[in-house]
Amino acid sequence: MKQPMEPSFPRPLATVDVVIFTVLDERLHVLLVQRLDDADDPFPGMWALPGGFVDIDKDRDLEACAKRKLREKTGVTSPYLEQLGSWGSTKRDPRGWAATHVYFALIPADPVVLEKGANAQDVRWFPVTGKNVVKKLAFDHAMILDTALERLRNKVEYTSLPVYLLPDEFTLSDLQRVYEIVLERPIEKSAFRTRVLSSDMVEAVSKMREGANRPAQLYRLKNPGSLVYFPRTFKPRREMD
Amino acid sequence: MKQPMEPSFPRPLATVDVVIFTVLDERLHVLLVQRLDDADDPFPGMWALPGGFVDIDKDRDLEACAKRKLREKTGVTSPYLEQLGSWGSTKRDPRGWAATHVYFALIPADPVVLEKGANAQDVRWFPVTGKNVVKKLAFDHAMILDTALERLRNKVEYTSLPVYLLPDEFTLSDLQRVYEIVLERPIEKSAFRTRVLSSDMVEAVSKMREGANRPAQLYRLKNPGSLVYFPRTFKPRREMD
DNA sequence: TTAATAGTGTCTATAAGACATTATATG
DNA sequence: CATATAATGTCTTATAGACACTATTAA
Repeated sequence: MKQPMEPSFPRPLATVDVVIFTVLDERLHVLLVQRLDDADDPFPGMWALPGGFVDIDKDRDLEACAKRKLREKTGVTSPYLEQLGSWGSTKRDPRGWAATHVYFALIPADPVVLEKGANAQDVRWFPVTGKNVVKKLAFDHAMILDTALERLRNKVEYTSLPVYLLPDEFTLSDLQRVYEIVLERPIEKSAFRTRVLSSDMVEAVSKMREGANRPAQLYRLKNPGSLVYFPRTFKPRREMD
Repeated sequence: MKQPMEPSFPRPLATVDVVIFTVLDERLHVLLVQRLDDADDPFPGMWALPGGFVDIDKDRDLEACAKRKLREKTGVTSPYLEQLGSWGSTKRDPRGWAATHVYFALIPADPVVLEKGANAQDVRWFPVTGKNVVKKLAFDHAMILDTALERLRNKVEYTSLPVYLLPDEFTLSDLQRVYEIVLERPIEKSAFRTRVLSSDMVEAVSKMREGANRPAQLYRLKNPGSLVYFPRTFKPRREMD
């Protein structure tokens, strides 16, 4: 009954994948990488979430591994990053029993310059709108992307998550816009502003956003990296599994 | 740059651990297993979360592995089970780079008969009250247990989770009691009943709980296995990381 | 001036919080 | 009857939803 731990004891493959979201052209996008067109690799030529094997020499822990993948593809070093979950089974990878640890990251689109991956893999932003998400992905990545979207949309209902899709300084209208883009429905303006301001999550900076209209107050996060939980969801959620 | 995948490529150890909660004597308890007093094993004699290596022959996937661990210790076959997360680093296991996939389970105390593990390991329920949790556990299990408690208490504020700590049939007072035990604070009765009944999560069975007082209506879940999300938390939560 | 977006105010609806009251069993 | 717990009712409070209205800039 006792599990052996000799070097020969078969261990599952261990990978880390990252679901990276940003807002581009008024739409939510996810970063995908095209797999090598190499018959030795599983799913050659297909699009997949950025990720790969845990490197037990390079990676101190799983989160460091996720940050490395993110940095390698986008150059971003301090994203909002949280764990989404892990998936492991005998069937999800043709090379054998494999488990992936999945993280999900939110980054502002602005400073990102996509880096071609190792062996010049193609890297691209794909829009995700409604249920209309890229459906054919390598491995079980389509299912994982769905789970990430569900988590994102759920959490956006009652937290300050979407600020991490914006640059450091933003107006309340910017922020409301991101909520609406992620949730794909309009949000009531005055309720939104009351919620954000009374939560004490932001502070005004002494600058205004100028334009061909009334200038808008710029704000920044009071506690960068933190999440604020609002006392209610925008619209009541109902039964789930 | 390309990661090798020859059999010799070093893979992290892969384990699954389960945080199993129940309510016993009006207090929340967690199941722990004493590690073997064998100098070959890490953390000999210490208490730990039940778990162990993924068996790539026995376990179809991670959840099946978690269910197997639960069944082996408690005999319970259909618990409430959800994934808590995964932790992997170079330091958490003296045997080398190791990643654990952690699940968390809620079971009613009633039908459980604890099974001594392989090699007659001791298995016991430990009370968890406030921050007063068993602190010295093997590996990083104390930290994992804290995370599980945090997730449980958080989720109890706005979901129907605690029903899974009760038998199939229960009264509203039973249910309120479990909420109070997990949250360690009293809940207002009429608000609680309105919330539960208007959520449509339970249905009355044609039986009453008799006692030396007014009989109480017995209820059961309408959709066993499902979770109901309430539109508000009981008490507004505030900032977190 | 107009167009455009920022920001505020008013009224209603919903569900929680506090707390009192009524209901129904046993002994 | 007393006691214990179940179940309901009333009034207040907090915040979202709908929608109207005012404010401030550039052109």
